[in-house]
Amino acid sequence: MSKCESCIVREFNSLKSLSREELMRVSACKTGKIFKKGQVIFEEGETLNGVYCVKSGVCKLTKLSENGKDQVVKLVVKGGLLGKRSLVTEQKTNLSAVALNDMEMCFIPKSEIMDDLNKNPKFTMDVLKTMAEDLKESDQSLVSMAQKSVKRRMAEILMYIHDNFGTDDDGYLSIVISREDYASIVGTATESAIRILSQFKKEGIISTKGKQIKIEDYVALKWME
Amino acid sequence: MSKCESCIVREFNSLKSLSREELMRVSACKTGKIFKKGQVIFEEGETLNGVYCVKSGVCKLTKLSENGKDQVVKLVVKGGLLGKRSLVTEQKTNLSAVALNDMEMCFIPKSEIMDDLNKNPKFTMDVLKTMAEDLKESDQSLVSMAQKSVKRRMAEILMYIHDNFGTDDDGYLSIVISREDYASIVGTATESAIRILSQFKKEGIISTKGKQIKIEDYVALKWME
DNA sequence: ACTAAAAGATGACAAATATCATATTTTAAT
DNA sequence: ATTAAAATATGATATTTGTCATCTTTTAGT
Repeated sequence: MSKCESCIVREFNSLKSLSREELMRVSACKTGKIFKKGQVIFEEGETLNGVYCVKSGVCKLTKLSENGKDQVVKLVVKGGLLGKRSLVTEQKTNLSAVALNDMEMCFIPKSEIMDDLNKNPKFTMDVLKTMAEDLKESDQSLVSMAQKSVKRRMAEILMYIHDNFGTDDDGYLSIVISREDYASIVGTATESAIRILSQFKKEGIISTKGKQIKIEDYVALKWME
Repeated sequence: MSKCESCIVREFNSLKSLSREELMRVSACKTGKIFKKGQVIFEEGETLNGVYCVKSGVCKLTKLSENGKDQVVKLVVKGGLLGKRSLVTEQKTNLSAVALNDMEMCFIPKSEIMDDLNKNPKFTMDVLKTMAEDLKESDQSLVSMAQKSVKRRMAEILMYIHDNFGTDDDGYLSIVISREDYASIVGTATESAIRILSQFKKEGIISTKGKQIKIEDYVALKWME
């Protein structure tokens, strides 16, 4: 297993603010974990005793609603840190994490990283900034949910995935998820999600190959009422 | 104007983590501000050059949606700190703040408090914890918006206000806001908000006196489908 | 106290979305 | 390669919510 000091993923998250010495200490105690597609990384209400650093793959953070449906709150890819909030507040996690495809992760025990959080102000500030950014995003999503149509939200998530996670060589969105997941992200019934994607396809705004989606007309998504 | 060191409000927010010396320094440079009901404290996109500490009154934090409607993201009362996120990220504010009734606030310039944020780990950790809590709440709201009916959300906001901000001696919710604001909180049309509150009234779940609302049957709200 | 303006209330109708049923296609396991 | 299970697709219909119009009540300013 590679060392944190030389791990490129770290550049994408708060761990970049740790000193060389701190990183070596973290590296020494971290453990590598592999999760298969569909596997649960942790579940709402669990006590986490560390954080996960995503090396490859994608996972969804979800929260169970009282109606029994899961709502996707955030998608996390390479560089993401899972369990930050629980680490900071020392509460049980309020979200579940499920792998959307095969994932490689590093697990860093709480005991080790907690010290850094308390003693390295640069690290703390960086975690704080990330959290502030998460909050901004969450508020933004809240407004979308409250004020925009399902169609508009679907257009936005397609653009979001396109802009943040990119496409493969053929132009297909590099994150491939089920219609059910799309429904769970935009907060609608699976049938409605399917219907809207079908409609986009008919209108030539997207095209599909199996579960893969390619955006054919980004501008149409952008200007969709 | 009273001094921060002896201000009771501070106990409710992160300022409690400042040392006596730091507090005195903050106290020396803070300015008192009064806002009248309806007055804008700051607007989305503004550069804030400090944070506001709420001494009395209530304000709403809102975000403008593309459809032209404001969405209330959070209600802030005594002890709340406005502008935390902007302080941390050094970005323009992503929310607007509007007084819902007459408010007394203290304004603390960024220059002064920024130092503490960088140098007092206890303070930084406290701000971080508050932010983590805000994030949890925001995610929670997101799920409500996405998965629950307008009626259910209305029931929840009534309970939320009851539980978090309390009632006056006659049992009326101590926060008094317009139906339009209720609509903007639950993310619906004003008419729908009015209709639902009327329905609650008919069913004896709430009673009203002018704009004041009293919860008559908390359990009914709790179990509302 | 009077009056204009704002807020609240309600009906009628339109639009968006959910639900249920069922058919088809794709995926994954043997 | 075959087949069962899962995912996708689509129609019919019900439910929820939004919009527009109009009326009544409350609030705030002179």
